[in-house]
Amino acid sequence: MKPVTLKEIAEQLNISVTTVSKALKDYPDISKKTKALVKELALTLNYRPNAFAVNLRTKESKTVGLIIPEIVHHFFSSVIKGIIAQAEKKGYLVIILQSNESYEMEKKQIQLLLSQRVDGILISLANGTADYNHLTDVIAQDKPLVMFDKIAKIVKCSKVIIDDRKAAYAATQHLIDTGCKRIAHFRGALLPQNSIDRFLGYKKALLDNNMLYDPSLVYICECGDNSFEEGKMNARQLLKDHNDVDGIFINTDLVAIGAITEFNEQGVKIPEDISIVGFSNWFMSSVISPTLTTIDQPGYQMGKAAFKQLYKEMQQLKNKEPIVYESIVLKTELVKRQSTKEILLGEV
Amino acid sequence: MKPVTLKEIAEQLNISVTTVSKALKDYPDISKKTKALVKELALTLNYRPNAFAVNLRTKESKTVGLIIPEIVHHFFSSVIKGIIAQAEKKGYLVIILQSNESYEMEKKQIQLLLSQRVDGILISLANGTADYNHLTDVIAQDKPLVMFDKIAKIVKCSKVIIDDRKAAYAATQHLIDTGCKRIAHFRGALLPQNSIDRFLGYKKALLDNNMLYDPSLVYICECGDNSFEEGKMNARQLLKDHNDVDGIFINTDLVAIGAITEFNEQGVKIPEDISIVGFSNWFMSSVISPTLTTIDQPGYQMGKAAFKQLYKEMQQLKNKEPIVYESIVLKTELVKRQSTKEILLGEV
DNA sequence: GTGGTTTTCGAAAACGTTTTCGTTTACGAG
DNA sequence: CTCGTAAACGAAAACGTTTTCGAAAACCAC
Repeated sequence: MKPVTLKEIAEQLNISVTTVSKALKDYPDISKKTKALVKELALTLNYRPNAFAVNLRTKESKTVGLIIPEIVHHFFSSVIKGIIAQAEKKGYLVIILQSNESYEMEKKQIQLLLSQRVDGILISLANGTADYNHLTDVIAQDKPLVMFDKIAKIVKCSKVIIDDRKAAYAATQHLIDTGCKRIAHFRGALLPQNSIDRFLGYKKALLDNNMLYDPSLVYICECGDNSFEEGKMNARQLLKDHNDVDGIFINTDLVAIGAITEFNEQGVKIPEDISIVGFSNWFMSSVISPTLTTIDQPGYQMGKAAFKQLYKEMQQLKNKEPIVYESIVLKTELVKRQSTKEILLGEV
Repeated sequence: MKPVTLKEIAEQLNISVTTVSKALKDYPDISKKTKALVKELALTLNYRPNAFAVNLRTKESKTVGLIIPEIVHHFFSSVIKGIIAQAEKKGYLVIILQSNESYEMEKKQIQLLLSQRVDGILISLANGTADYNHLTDVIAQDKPLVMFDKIAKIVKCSKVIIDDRKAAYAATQHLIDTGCKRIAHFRGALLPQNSIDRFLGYKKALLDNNMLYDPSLVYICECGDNSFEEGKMNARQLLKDHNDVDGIFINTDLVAIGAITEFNEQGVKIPEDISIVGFSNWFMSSVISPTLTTIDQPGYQMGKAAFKQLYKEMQQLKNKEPIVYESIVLKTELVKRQSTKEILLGEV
């Protein structure tokens, strides 16, 4: 059972392929009668245009590529969902690739997407990515590229992000407002922009409040997988190193949950002994005990916004307009829960 | 900067397109010298074959479609990861569509994938899907189709599943072995095969142990979203209806976690007052307090196995061999944690 | 009946490959 | 020098569309 082609329809109706094609696309120079005939037969034969042929002609694939560091991840899977939902609305399909936080992978995958002739590419960078030639290649080919969440500031293209620095500042400020005097920070890996910005927000909040910034309170983990285990390890280390810390701002909810678990096991009371603020607002954070105060990071919204921007650029390209890059900053919000104390009114 | 074509390479070298194509594919009737020349130029020009043109000629897209009810879901995102990983190994790309548990969506998406001429389709059914014509259509077109997890037993195609019934039996048996005398079941929606099978396993375990099967202890939720809220609601209802229940086997971890939260809030002690077994082994289950005893459902493995089977069928199709359907059943495992008591030796 | 316009249709080229089947050239054997 | 063969290359068709341009047919006004 081979798929039906225009040619077969044409032969059955004794007209030309051209006429069939035009009839299906409602060209004005085809009579109503012929159109009706063609459309009816196309329907009964269940005709579907061959996407390859269409793409070859029109040079449009109606397909975009998405490269993401990790799929099994609440935030990223929310982003994926947002992207797919928005793409579907506009009639686009999404090819998803996972870089596994590897720069080499990322490079290969970009090449793969380019040779697939996708109309545009959405990407959230791997932690290890420090060289951006593969990205500028895309832009040089006039292919729309939108980065989201884990971006490279240097690369000239549209970006959809949150203000990590501001959010981290708010998180740290909240620890201060609730009475914490000595605040540590688990920052995860060294490299990614998010880590840097969140760290800077943390630091600035301390300084703005005339508190000491102590580098030994910043825990780096070069394993770089933002894992549960990382949280446990860091928490253990913190208890050994510093017995005076009464608050921690943690880079990622998952790490925060690891820390909470470790503290629970060691009998450290949260938030009485140590207050904790996480980052991302995974679902899990509302379920763990104590529930985790955190920064809500709108993944679904980010996915939608990223595709919308990509779509806009694809349209601009089609209309031979110049592509204008935009940086879209999405709102975050502090979600107060049990892992931090009540705000002390009047004291601060 | 338009992509390089065979023609351009040919013109630069003053040879024919044919020769270029053959040289790149190492045809034996091209001299070594020419091959070297062509390959070198192709490399420096960064030539990438136009996928559309290749597909149009060869009728192979090296692309498969994946339809899944929900992306933001630990189990499903694990499956996606497994599928993508395996597909990449074999040089295939994956287009992901989300049905949102809607039958209508599912139908449309199948059509979309067919008109995109994907080489095969992987699908996990929406809860609402009860009519399978869209699936038999795919098979009738000789397009390989593999169903996983949420399947329709009636449809003749390959399937990758776990033995829900056996796993549910094991879960229930574990409650019995740890001393539970009156065991309830939260089964979620009525329709999907998984729910049915898990229910049957629960029931059989009761009967095999000479325990009463009481339909009023089976909680159905037609909201069908397997949600946290569903778990809370059911738990609340259970406390009202039956004060003698001392164990619950719950269809899904997320619902179980909802129930645990509700019980925690109401001061019901787990496992002393009520023991709970969930299903899926989400990461969250190892983190909630008390940690949740559950059935481990190997999502990543399932994804890999599903793509492998699809790949096998695509090869069979290519080689004009008959396609042989297989039903692959993956192993599950009971993960014992704090939400159930220790096994009473010698008592049962 | 003529000229012009409108309506309706089709031929053909193009998109970039792959592959079949010739054709040309070179070469060695007789 | 001729013939046969092998090596190296190319012309052309095909995949299924879309779109440009021209042609035929039909209609209208005079």
